[in-house]
Amino acid sequence: MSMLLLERLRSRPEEVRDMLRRRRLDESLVDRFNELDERWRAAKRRLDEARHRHNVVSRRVPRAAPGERDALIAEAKRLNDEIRALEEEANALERAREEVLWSFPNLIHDSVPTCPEGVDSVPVRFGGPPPIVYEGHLEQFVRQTEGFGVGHTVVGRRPIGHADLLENVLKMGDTAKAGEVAGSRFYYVFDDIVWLDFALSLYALDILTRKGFRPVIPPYMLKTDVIRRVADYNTLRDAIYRVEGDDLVLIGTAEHALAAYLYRRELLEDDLPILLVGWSPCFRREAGAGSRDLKGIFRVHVFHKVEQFVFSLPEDSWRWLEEITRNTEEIIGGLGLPYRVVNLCAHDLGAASAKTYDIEIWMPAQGLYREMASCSNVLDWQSYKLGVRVTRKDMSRQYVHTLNCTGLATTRTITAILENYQREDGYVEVPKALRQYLEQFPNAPHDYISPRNVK
RNA sequence: GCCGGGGUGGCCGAGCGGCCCAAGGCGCGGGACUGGAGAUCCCGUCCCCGUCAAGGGGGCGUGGGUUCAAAUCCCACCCCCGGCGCCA
Repeated sequence: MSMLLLERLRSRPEEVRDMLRRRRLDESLVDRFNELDERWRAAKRRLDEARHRHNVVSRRVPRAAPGERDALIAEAKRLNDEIRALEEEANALERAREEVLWSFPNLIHDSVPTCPEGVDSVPVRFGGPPPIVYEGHLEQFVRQTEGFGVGHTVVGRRPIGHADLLENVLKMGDTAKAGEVAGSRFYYVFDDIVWLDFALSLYALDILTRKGFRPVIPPYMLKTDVIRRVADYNTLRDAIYRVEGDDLVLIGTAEHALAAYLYRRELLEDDLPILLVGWSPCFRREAGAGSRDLKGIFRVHVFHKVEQFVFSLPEDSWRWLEEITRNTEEIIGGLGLPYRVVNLCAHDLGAASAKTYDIEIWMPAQGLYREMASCSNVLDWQSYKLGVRVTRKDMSRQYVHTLNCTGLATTRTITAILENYQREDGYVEVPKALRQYLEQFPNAPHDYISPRNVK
């Protein structure tokens, strides 16, 4: 829910209906809201009028003659009963109205495609080095790069999947034992993989702090009342871990904790933009993922991520979306990984997002571009619920816009490095950009990650 | 966890049952003055309903309660500061 949307609902409800249609959601939400909104406003007017009458009577009491006094108090008491009844009605309507309002997804930008069944995103551009394509994947590679003429290297041997490489060749991961003690989608990783994870975090933090982002480690848990303000809680419900005994949830992304940093804050125009780069573990139940990506560390319950977050002036947010997307491309491209940027279709957008670019890395063993980063303009959908406003130079107040963009999902990026940098002998080259973050540690990998049994 | 002190508008801060609907200051915006700036002066600056009108309602950490009337009294909870305890 956002202020922009509330205005649109009252002025041009047809556009909101159209937005819901594009998202493949129920359009009748608009009518339900408008009906409740009208009834609430009418009830509020009646309530305010009753309170006014009560105030008039009550204010006369101290100056009333003794004889008149009791009559006035009796009248005030009677009005109190009336007010109580009207309050109940107005409150119930307000709650219902609020609930419907909060269930609205964000508006959608004009540049977001509306797609036919089976299409979830539209490629925008390709970057990074030419992908390594196993000859058996050639056909699907062409399909995924159609119209862009992406240069590539065809190889006759199918690269080993990251999971197999990690556990059986490098012997630096153990998901079987993790499954036994914690459950599926958990992992133990060891040795060079640990160093790699830290190096990736430092690399991304280094680049982003140089661009003016302030590094931050946020709380890894949030109150449920707060998570409801920054996320589409109804949808995320099953994806979020709840903490037993406390009214807390584990964050699925630093985005939510970073957005909440300015909860109920009033800003001055000169305070913006506020650029944050968070590092945090992310906790996701992955309910509904079924048996997809069950092997390895691609889709897991706990992973690490560096996250860009921007609070901006409303008129600047679309420029910021491009900017932070470019930042992540620079990070991923700088690692020497082939990627593409896709524009998510309207029906695939998260409720909070008005437009999302995903950045997908080519995975040579799968023959697919897979999601590694996601960048969204949330407009005032979060800031409205959080109450993050800016007082403009002309003294008007607006809700700020928020944007988020993966800087680097380190755990998942490791899977991409393992597949893109592996050699036939099982060695995995360390991306050049990471070496300066590893060289000072004698036990960290420097040029290659060596199979455990070979070293 | 225990004891004590405290939470008021973007910020600081007065008020501690009705005398009018939160004083005053800072910051910010507009205007006057100025060749321009500064200083000074005037106006505005919490939220909601209402045609960004007239007008009305609500709001003083949160939620209850007492009262015709609560920022002001009572209860519970939350948060901050100080001391003690517990743990690392």
